[in-house]
Amino acid sequence: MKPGAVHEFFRRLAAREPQPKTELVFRDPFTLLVAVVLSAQATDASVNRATPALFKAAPTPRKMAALGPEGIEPLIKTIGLYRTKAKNVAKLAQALLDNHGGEVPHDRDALQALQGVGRKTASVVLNAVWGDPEIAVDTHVFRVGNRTGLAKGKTPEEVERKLGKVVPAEWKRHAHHWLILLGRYTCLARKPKCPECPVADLCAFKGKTTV
DNA sequence: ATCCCGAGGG
DNA sequence: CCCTCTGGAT
Repeated sequence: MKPGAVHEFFRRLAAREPQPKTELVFRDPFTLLVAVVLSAQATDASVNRATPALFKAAPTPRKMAALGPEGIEPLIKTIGLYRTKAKNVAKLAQALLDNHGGEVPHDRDALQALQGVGRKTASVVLNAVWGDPEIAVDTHVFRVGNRTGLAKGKTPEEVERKLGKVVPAEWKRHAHHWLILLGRYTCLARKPKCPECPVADLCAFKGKTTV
């Protein structure tokens, strides 16, 4: 996709929903990090429903670690994968205490060393907390990037690197979420709704059937 | 490649 | 009822 088209692509997404309602609202790095870990393979709605109770009981790494997996589980039962996630979050909180003075590290490798934190989660946190230029690549962003021609790549790392180069700096804060929304509601995996897509005319896909 | 695991939608 | 879902670890 040509630079001019890329700019227009994001200009339209920005115009459609400047501040996405479904973005996670947490400011505090710790609660944001935990919320992002919990959101893996779960809908926004379940995370939003479950987290208030969890963060009331354990707003800090110290209290979260003290709660332990057994204490955390019942608070996040309505999220899928709750057993794994409770275990991860407890371990993660303990690691923050042991290795990072109870603070969320501003460092990709340190983040990814935490239990339950992979590349995508680390990128979301780096971007949301510190405004780093990372643009997280999940399944939606991967598909949209490849289909549209915005950022083609065989691996999420490649797609992320290309997005980092191509997305105008002014929009990096929200680019991840805009692409997710586009993928979730319009650029569907099985049957993309090209006729109602705001960037169809800029897209390389043109109603093909793969990727 | 497979498991985790409930919620929500078709 | 059957399928998918804003990953990560093994």
